[in-house]
Amino acid sequence: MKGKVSDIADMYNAMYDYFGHRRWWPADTPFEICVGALLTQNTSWKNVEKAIANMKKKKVLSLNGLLSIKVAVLRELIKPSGFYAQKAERLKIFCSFVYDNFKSLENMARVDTDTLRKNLLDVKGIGPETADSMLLYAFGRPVFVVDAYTRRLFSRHGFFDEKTDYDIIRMFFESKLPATAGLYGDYHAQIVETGKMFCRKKALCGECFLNRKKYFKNDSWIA
DNA sequence: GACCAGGCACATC
DNA sequence: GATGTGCATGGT
Repeated sequence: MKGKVSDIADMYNAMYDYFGHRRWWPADTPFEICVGALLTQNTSWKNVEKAIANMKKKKVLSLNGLLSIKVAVLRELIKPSGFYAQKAERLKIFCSFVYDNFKSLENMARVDTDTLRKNLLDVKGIGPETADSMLLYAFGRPVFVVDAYTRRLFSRHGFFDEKTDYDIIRMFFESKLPATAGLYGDYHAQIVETGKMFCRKKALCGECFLNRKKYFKNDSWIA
């Protein structure tokens, strides 16, 4: 696990300079963020937007709405987001979890972060990235979200191996940054923007602005 | 037509 | 514990 404190800060500054503040997560309500977090699993956000638009059009994008809707109907609404049978079930399971344990998302928001994270990870269909996306963006908790782009981008720059354990990477960032949800949220957003543009699975990194000598030198980031 | 997208659960070794 | 596979639509 390589990298100085300033490395991580410089990475963020370089991306922020390039993209500006990203104002994530795009959604009207915390519940919509939770739904989006489930739908975007291994799926492009463009396709998720279509599914969300369908749910809004039918006025079912709420806890009670999704609790009431028939699974077969829900499947059709979220079809554009892919894996629709599986995701319809996961949405139903998530809503039941919220209702059975807290009655509402507002009540759920009163639970402390560690407990809430453990609870979410026990829900079928919610893994570490989905849980942390909800914690950070829907509940405003300072939890760093690690996704495929984070692994790819930072491993390609030598910070850690691409298949390093999720929580090790999460704690790597959390230990080097002030525990602020606003910063974590924008940092993750910057990573995704950079990833989409310059860090796709097979893409070479030659075009990436992060490779400019101004930022990168002798295998480590310069201040 | 191949490859990929803001993962996760489950089977198998 | 590591590795492989199914899930599925839509954009490049």
